[in-house]
Amino acid sequence: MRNHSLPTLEDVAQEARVSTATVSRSLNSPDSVAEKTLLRVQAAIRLLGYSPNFGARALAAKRTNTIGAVIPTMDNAIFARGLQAFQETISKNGSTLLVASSSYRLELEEEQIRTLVARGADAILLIGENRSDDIYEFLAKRGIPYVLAWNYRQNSDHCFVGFNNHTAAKDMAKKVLNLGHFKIGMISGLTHDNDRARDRVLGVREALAEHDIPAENLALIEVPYEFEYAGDAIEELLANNPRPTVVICGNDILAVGAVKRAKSMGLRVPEDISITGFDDIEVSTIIEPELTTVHIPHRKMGRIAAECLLAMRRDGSLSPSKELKPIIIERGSLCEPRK
Amino acid sequence: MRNHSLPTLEDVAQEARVSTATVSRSLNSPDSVAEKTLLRVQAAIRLLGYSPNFGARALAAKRTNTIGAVIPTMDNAIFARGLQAFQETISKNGSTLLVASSSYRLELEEEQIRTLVARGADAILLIGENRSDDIYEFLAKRGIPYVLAWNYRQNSDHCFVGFNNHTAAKDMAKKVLNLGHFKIGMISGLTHDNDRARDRVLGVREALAEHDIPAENLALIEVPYEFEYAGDAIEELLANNPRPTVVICGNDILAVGAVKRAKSMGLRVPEDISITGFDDIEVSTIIEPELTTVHIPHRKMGRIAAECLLAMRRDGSLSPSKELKPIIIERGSLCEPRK
DNA sequence: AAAATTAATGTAAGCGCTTGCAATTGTCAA
DNA sequence: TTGACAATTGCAAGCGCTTACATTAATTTT
Repeated sequence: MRNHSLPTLEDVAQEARVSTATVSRSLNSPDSVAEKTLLRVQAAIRLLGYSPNFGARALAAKRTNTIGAVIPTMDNAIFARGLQAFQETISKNGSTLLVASSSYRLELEEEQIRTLVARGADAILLIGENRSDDIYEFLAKRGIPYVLAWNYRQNSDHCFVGFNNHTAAKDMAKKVLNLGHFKIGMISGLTHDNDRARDRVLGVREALAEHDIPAENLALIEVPYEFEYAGDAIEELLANNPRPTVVICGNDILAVGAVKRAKSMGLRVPEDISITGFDDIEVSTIIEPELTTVHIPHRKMGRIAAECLLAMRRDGSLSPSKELKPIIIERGSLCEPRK
Repeated sequence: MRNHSLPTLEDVAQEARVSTATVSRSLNSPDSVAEKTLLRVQAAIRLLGYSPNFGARALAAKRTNTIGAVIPTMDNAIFARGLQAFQETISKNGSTLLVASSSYRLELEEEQIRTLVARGADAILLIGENRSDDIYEFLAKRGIPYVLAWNYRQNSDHCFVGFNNHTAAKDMAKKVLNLGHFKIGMISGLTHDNDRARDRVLGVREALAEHDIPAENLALIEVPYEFEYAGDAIEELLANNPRPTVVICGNDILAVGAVKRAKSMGLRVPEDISITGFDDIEVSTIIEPELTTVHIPHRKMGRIAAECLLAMRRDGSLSPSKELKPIIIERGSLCEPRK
């Protein structure tokens, strides 16, 4: 079935009556080849249906034009959207995307990173900061530039392209508190191995502290990233006495699950219970009431991350971090607590 | 910054006091190497932090263990979910995934396919059947196995892993007609360049014909894959006289958009207007009422597609197509028409 | 018109790995 | 002990491309 005799550079050279070097140059730096030679070469390429051998190219040129990304999962709007933009950008730049997903598991992520590097990725996109130093050393030793997205930290040796989860969550919590809520529930994603989720919890805690609200007033439940779990969680929260008047959720999926369950329990959102989200993905406007949530510019983040990575690969230097500013979108799921 | 002197096979060989051939064999067929030699080699590898050069390997071995996928977009639950399962499966098999997205554009897809092949993908996942013969010829000539997913056709030379969009849509339409609807609206995704969308429309048409309902009773609008467009579309459909009693949507996103708009127009779903979806993605249970829709086992499809591709690459033969059976999930968005 | 530049091409040495084949070592029956 | 055979290992020829350097052709300068 296979035809193992694809045309090579040499065949093209022969057909065009030039040396292989000239063909190579016609491909990689056409400006350095005389017009008519170039035309002849291109004709030969077309005639033979030639396309360069990737391995040979990578071997000789020491670069693959391949950029890797390791994300927790593709099956999740927030990464999918950002990744799509990331891909569009690097594709426009003539590179291709190699993806792997870690299923939110640290050891799997490490393995995937090593695999991507072994596969020739010459730059890598990672989500968040939370991983062993070994990996950062490994990347440094191999001279592979990387960007940490979906998070942002000042004065770091890493290049972050993302937002400050801590302050974003804190801002949302402040808005909640200013409305008069003081008995708070929170449903967070699993914080183990997840710096973003962790920072969001910390942000909420800090807001409470600044408002002199005792830490016991915050009832926190962690659940996996699935809206059914959030349903169970809110049921549990609402069983508390006194019952919280608002539930701050670590992301929109959890918020949606919480809203659904609250409604099916016969509560009105937000009159009886306010619920807030985080991310501003599509579902937040599908649920009723629409979610008051923190808007994250995922596409923009993906695009910028790609640009940083491309720049770092090109210049061999560390690109400065880029901070994106989340903004709170007020829709209908948050209001003042009932008297 | 970069350290350009990574250890090579030769360094390892020297360290372990064996030939490069033996090191290579220790890596690729450890059984053919004596126990103690193997141990020595592995120690050397660890000591030096060696990891094989991808390009060299690909060049010498003529395979990359890389599988490509070209999907319309990653930013869409139906592909994201299937792709995630696809990735998990090939990853488990020691291959990595190279992805590209075509933004639903045929000419871009062609370019992406060629790029992936040039990048060394040794098998490819494609969505649907709708593309020029040139590409199929190109893949055949290069001996690259491929699977067409998200669609299924009998007696084809291609390996399909998917479902029959035509009959799935027809089944849904039959259910609608059996309920007594005879003035039908339909909102379809863009059918240009999209065989799945087209087949769904044809399925609905065929159901009408079999129920002896004149074709004029079907009002069809095509819109891009965004729920706002579906909102505008349903508004237009509802302005017809007589007004349809049901709107069949080509996918869940459109159905959600339609439901939202209908409700905001003051109509009750399904009492005043029934609306059906297709795909059964997460949003179909988030909207209220929950969607009556066609369930597609996306994860299963992704996994099976990966298995077929791996088998084809391994055996060098064409794998038989696999048909998945969609089932209609009845939830709350479809009921009998009002008298 | 010859010399000095500059532009275009060719030559050939790798890049790091795999693998067919040859050489070596070890094992076992006779 | 020896020869036959199997199990290991080494040798070395590529795999198809890039690129530093050398060479030749085309332009410009004086």
